[in-house]
Amino acid sequence: MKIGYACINNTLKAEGITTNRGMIKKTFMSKGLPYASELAVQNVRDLYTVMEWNVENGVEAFRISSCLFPWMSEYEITTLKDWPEINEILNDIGQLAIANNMRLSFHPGQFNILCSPKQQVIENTIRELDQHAFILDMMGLPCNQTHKVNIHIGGAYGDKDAAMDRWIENFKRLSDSAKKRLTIENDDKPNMYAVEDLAYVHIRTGVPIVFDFHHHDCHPGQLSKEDALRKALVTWPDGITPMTHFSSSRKLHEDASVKNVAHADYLYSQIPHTEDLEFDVMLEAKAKEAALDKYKKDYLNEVVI
DNA sequence: CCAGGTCAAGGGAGT
DNA sequence: ACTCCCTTGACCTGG
Repeated sequence: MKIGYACINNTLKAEGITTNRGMIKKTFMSKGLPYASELAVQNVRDLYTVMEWNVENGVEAFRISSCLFPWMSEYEITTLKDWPEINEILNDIGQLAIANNMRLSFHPGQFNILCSPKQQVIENTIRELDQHAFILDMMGLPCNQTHKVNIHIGGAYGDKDAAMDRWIENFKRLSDSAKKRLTIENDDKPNMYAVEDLAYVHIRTGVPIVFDFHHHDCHPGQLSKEDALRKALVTWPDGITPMTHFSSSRKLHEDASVKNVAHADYLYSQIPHTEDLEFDVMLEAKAKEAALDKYKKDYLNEVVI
């Protein structure tokens, strides 16, 4: 079981290492692509540093921030003035991941909705997902869900079946790379998509399901946790270890005043496992790499750094 | 120089 | 129809 953390390394952030540099619209409008390129190249350089830290610290899976290229839906990243350097570093990052057997992934945000009734939203989503997949391509990573681009289905619009059919139709328009890398995740809200819903999309598209334990607790649908987990795990192709998300409830363990869906800083229980099915885990905890270390100390009896 | 108001994008829930 | 929330950090301005 590989275990990883998401997007931000707080240890390095304290030293000014960040992969999140961005800008508001007004700044993008005035400074344009040259400035976007400057931010992107700094982000990519720092991502390499984070990757070195990950290797040194035995991190087995890492989610890359979707803010790596600011405003990337507005341009082709190959046209940035710093593209030659960026391209080289992206390739180095991929080599580091491959050499160390580390899984990389993206989790594009809430605005990526393939089932939207609005055409413009679909166009934006396709562009954004293709771009994410392209970055992984430029890293030289194998074109499958080992290095995935994970999203939610999106809205339900009062008719999940119709929405899923739209999702399936629009999925066909993605780039070959995006199609091969895409995964779908169960939602935490009662009227949204549980594993049993996603299973329909999987059957029609082959897209594997990322099982989020915490989301299942918030919105289990009709399946028990073990049944839902198993149903998700078997959607993954032979030879690719399924990925899952695991986190603890902030409300239950750290702050009773917040909503149940909020993530805790750390993990307060051990990741469940099955007798027969293997899977990897992306931890979603606000303390990031510190939460991963603590998890290993608390539950894996490993001595960490 | 820094604190805090504000920020591209969608959708759902509550009023 | 409208506001707030999700979830979150970082940008950027005004004091």
